[in-house]
Amino acid sequence: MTTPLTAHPDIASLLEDRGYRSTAPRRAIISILEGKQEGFTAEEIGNELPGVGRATIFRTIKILIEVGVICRLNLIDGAPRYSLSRIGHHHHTACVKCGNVGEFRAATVERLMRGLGSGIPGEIVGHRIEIYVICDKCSNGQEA
Amino acid sequence: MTTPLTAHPDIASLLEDRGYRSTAPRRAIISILEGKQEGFTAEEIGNELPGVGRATIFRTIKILIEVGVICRLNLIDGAPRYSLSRIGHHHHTACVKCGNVGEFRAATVERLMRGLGSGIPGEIVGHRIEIYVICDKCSNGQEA
DNA sequence: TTCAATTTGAGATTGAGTCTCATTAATTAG
DNA sequence: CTAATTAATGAGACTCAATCTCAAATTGAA
Repeated sequence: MTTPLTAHPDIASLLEDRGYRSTAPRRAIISILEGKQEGFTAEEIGNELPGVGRATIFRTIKILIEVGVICRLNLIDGAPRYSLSRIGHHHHTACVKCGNVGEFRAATVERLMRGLGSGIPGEIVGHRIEIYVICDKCSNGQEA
Repeated sequence: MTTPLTAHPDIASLLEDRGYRSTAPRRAIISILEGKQEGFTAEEIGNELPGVGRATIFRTIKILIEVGVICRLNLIDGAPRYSLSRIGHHHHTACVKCGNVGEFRAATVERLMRGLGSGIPGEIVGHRIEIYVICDKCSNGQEA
């Protein structure tokens, strides 16, 4: 019994269960992801894996989103960022200065969402909540 | 006393108050916007104004977001869309099939957001909520 | 008018992401 | 263990949203 680094004890076998092959590029991407404490960009992953093609980075990211291992969010200016899902259903905080991303989960949010349906036309199939903050690092250190 | 088409009786003077000049391209863009009942893309505006350069469309959109006349949101796949702000602070619904955008406001949402602060590190400076739906048109008509 | 400051359009450039397609790697069958 | 089948890869062209540059045109103020 190994200590899981994320909510997903073994991302690779998660993919295999879905019929995806376990390949060297995918394993490399996954192991980089597991070290990420904050949000990251696709480019960042690419830079750390010069041997892996851009298309493969994006293809793998897409698969990982599909299986729920990571998710995509937007900074306040719309810039995309990805983040490891450590907990099941959650939402994100993003610092408006440095772009660092965090996760949070609040039962109240979900309760609210369920209650909201009546006021909204159509069938609700999902939601996305981003909370923009000035993180402690940025408000103390006054860094870029 | 004219009938305002939006929450902003006169978008042009709103811009002038901020020191922006009233130019023909800006007036043209604004008058197109005022007719939009649903979300729109920058390209769409550009197509309706062949004489206006792309850069000007985007520059104007940026200004209008800054003064709060329109806002930018993302469809479920991340595709950008703009939408006129008819009511003050609000959030968006977006159909996952056709991409049509709607607005809603819910006091409960704001109350919740204020209460959420304690569980979140850093100073909250904003939030964005998108609710993804299958709109009535799409669930009835089964259209593309 | 006249003139400085702002805005514009054309087009090059960037950034994120997708697509194509020939080559390569992983499975499966034998 | 090898051959055949199928999926995945990398290179690079391409798309789409958006920004930048810069010379030319507009605007508003004097």
